[in-house]
Amino acid sequence: MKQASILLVDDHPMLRKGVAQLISLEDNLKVIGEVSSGDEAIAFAVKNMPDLILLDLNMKGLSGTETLSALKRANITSKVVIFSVSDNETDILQALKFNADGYLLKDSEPEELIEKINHAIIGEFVISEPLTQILAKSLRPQNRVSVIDSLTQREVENLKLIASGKSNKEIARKLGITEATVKVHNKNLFKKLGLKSRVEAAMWAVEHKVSH
Amino acid sequence: MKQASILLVDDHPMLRKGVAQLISLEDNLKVIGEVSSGDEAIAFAVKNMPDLILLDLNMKGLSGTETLSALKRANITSKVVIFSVSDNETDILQALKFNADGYLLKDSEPEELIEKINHAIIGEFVISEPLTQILAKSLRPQNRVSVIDSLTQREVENLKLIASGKSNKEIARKLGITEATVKVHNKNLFKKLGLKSRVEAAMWAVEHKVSH
DNA sequence: AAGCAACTACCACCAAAGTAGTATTTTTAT
DNA sequence: ATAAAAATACTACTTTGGTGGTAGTTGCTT
Repeated sequence: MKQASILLVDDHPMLRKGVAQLISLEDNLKVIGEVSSGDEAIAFAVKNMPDLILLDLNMKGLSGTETLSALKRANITSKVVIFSVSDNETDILQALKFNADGYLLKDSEPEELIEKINHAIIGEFVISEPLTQILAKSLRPQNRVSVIDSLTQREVENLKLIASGKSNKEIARKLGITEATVKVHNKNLFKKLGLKSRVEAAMWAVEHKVSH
Repeated sequence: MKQASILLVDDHPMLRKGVAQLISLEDNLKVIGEVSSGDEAIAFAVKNMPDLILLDLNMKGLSGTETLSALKRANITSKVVIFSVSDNETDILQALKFNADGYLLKDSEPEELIEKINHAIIGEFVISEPLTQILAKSLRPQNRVSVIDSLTQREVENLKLIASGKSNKEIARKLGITEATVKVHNKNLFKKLGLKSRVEAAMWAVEHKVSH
């Protein structure tokens, strides 16, 4: 029977042993390597091309994210699943940005871990249960408390239209006012938001998710 | 013992019955209402304020999303969990945008459903297992194959600087070339990307994640 | 060697954007 | 009822942006 090969990357030997032990109980999985740093991980991976790499985030030397990024840049087909204690939002988002194939928490139940590992090997993206909320949250519209409230309706309208690439003339036509008035609104909203140009305004709108 | 109250919103009576039956097996949950449209859902919710609303997406009349949006706009404390057959990405994203408290698939296992419902009631965001991948995917950087490859180095540089709000003069200074040359690059890149102005260029850069 | 793409530059022109100041009307808040 | 804020408009002016055409230089490809 074909076994899936796994590389463990973590600078805590005890933890590696624990995970290795757990995996050894499964006869379709096999730990073919254990390393304690990002550099070793990369070296091992290019040589042995494991099916899956379980990668700790917090390591001395190359950070987990850097390692992930390096692995993904190299021509490596191994799935790389982050295995971390951190449920920190930016860590997760970073990992995602670098195309991790999963993000599992170290305090997962053993059965869950094994199950998710199996899923990851067949190409599914896996993530620990408690993190789904964080993922979801980061997709949500920002809680707006901000300076946007200092803008008048018309100014917000103008801002949105600027961000949609409209010229002053087009905005004027759309709002049924003169171009002169549009300019007034622009000037005021630029001042309120501390912007120098409509391009900056457009970018501001994007950042603050103000758009049609 | 305190029971959590649930409102079912779905235009298929049979399905409602099935879910109601399932829920009735749990003694900490209680279905206090079943309705078949968004309007009824809103009316019921404001009057009886259930702890949880299970909301179908595909309904006649008010769509699920509209209902969700209306519920969230009203001063309603009920958790609203989408209960749908659709694993369509845009549906999920839309629901998220309107701050749904969860998104469950109708073909979930009964036990999973009950478990997730319980989690949702205590305020956790819940989502059916198979959808985590979709969530994750939508957070990832876009697969770039695109037109950006048709741009020259200089054009890309210009584009990035435009997107950072720089004027032509500033770009010229930064790149050590004349403003005239900057304009040439702009003109060419606008043409290649089919853009009318630097604002559109900035927005294009955002969409295609081309930035410094 | 000829050809091509990229980068540079300049000119001339016109359109668009932005600034300042003044002023009227409408809406909103006190 | 009165004051303040918002929306509208205009003039006049300066700066910035965008288009068209021409052209020289470099480096790579065939």
